Amino acid sequence: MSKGSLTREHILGEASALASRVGLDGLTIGTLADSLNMSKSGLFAHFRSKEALQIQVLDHAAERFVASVVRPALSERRGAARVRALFERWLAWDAGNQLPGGCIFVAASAELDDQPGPVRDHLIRLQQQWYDALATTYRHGVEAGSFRADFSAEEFAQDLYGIMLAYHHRSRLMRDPAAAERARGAFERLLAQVVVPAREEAHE
Amino acid sequence: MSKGSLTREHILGEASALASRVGLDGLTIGTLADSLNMSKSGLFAHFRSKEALQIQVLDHAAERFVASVVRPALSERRGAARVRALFERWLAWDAGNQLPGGCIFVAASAELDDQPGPVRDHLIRLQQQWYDALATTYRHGVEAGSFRADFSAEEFAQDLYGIMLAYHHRSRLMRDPAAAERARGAFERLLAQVVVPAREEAHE
DNA sequence: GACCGATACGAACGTTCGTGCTATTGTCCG
DNA sequence: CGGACAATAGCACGAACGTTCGTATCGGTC
Repeated sequence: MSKGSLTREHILGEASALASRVGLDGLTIGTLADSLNMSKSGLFAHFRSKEALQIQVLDHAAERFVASVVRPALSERRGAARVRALFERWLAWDAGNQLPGGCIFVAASAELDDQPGPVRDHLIRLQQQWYDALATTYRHGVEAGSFRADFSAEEFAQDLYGIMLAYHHRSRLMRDPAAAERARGAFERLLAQVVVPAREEAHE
Repeated sequence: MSKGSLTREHILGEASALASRVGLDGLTIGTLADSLNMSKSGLFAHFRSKEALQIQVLDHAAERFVASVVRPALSERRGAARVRALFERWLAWDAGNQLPGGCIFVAASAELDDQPGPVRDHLIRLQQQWYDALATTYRHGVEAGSFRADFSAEEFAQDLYGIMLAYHHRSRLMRDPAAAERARGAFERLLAQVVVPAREEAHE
């Protein structure tokens, strides 16, 4: 990998950390350059526009997300185990120290939801992929016989997302130490509603 | 009411509408003044600092929220009816046209969750009040015999908040027209988990 | 009719924003 | 060892930021 690509990666790492705290718009080329001991123009040359930087920050974070949340969970068996792995890694991602401001997609979603443009379009695409992945995971659980077929996969995905968002809110903003435990409780109750009862499972 | 207070109200109305779209930080004195056909300095004199403006915007929105969501729901009977009223009015508040960018507290929460200062402190206070109000509403339902006593009121509040946040996300950012119906479904399932079974209710 | 506080204005402050140029440094291949 | 090209820095730009200042226009009080 060339030197340029290396520093670009380095920049994107710091940029996503910064953006998780101050938002994609609050992320500023000047402060980003300072915190990397680079010149504004030297950094800027890598992206040629702030918009391009923002989009690449999103992509960078998405790759990290897939690598540390999605991919590891795929090695679990379909059904409750895989969903539980997804959920726990999702929690850890939000609370992790890579992104000091918590999940950057939560911040970006609230920030961009009414500001049309390429960045918003890109975010929507990434978020829809994740939402679809959640729904697909549920459907695979149905195929495996562990989840009820008479429950909407999209409903499941939206509910799961809500548990996560509420955790983020109570934990990040309100600094409520009980947020994680409540989120786990909500998750287990959601799971209990969608897993097929044990006796019916035995029939198949 | 003096003329000054009148224009101040007028300013805060426009300011909260603007902030719901671009955030409390994206809210700019220049553009706010322009959209009100005022001069920057004339507007600024009402608040003497941007921080003061932001805090007053939050208070202004909180008053509206109490008036259009909380207060009307208090006329419903304790228990499921009141909670349902709260939820439905909450949904309507987020989708309403007063705040074109959706609930300003959702936006501000994600924006300020890692930016210490008086504005964040103020937001936390307001959000905690709302969270406590939700928990209290649940406890009143328990006292009235409609809700289970062996369920945490805080858990209920966090879950409800999650349903709302997921609705906001899918509806605002993703423009998913099915978001509201899914949110109602999630709400009814949550309710079904916490209301005391009919036969036990009859016993008391 | 003179004074006054409240309200609003235009102009300007210093700073930071994103974005161009131009030059200099560094790296790698022949 | 030298020449090509990628990578970074220096500097400047116009615009926008929050904020301050001096001033003009009021309605109301002595």
